[in-house]
Amino acid sequence: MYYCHLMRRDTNPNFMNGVPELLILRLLQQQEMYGYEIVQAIRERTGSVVAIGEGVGYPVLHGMEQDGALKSRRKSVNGRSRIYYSLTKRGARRLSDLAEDWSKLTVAVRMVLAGGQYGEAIP
Amino acid sequence: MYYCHLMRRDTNPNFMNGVPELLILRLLQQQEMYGYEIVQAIRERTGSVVAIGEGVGYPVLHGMEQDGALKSRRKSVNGRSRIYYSLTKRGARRLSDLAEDWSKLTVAVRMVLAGGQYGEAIP
DNA sequence: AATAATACATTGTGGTTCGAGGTATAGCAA
DNA sequence: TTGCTATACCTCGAACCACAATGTATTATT
Repeated sequence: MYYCHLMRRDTNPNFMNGVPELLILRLLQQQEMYGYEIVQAIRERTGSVVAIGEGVGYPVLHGMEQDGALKSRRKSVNGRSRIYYSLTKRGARRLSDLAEDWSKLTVAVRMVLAGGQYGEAIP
Repeated sequence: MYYCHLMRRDTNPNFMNGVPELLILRLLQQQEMYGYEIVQAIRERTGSVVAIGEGVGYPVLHGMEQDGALKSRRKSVNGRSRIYYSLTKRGARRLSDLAEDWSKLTVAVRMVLAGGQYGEAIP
């Protein structure tokens, strides 16, 4: 088996830790969705800047359901079996926590990138 | 050996992948610094929102030096031996790449959080 | 009949953060 | 002296997570 170590990872930038979970929670807050749909929605809404694969999406969904952040129900549409997910109260709480963490982090990073100190006015 | 599995990770939010590298590169672009100083500077400038440990900082510095993004020189100050790092041309390139990735990602995430589509006007 | 799109899923790998240690010097206070 | 704190370097193992590759099966299209 040969691996190409020079192959560029032209998929997602290296800052993706936690981002799939955050985005999925946000989408499910707006409406009930199923896994395959979620993955595509993220690709579309971010202009392919964020393009998570199904190998990322499904484990995240399963994990969040096990944590009680999501609940699911089977539904047959056009003879296709889909698993629709929606937020629980705990999931909503998780979303607001993550969104706040994300917000704080981006402010903090922007400050360093701008060369200022946290708390200063944004130029 | 006992591990406390209930201990909360109240340090950094879960979005830290790649952030240490980005911040370190940016600080070193402004001025020559040494490892211990960098770790503290990040803590201060981000108001402890980002608080990377030395166990993160040093490996990142070593890795970037091996990649040719940083160069180092020893310096004795007050009888203390410090290793000062500064950016190479490759490091500057790496910084601008990462900064652009970060920028794109934050825009994309903000779009999903706001419920819009990439490319729409920001409300 | 063959291919693409839909829809679910698992597995192995690699990279990265993180905490917990370890070493050593300098400065200060009890 | 003794101890403590701050400085300054470092390593290691565990845990986590995104990612690609791969697999299965059904429906729609060509």
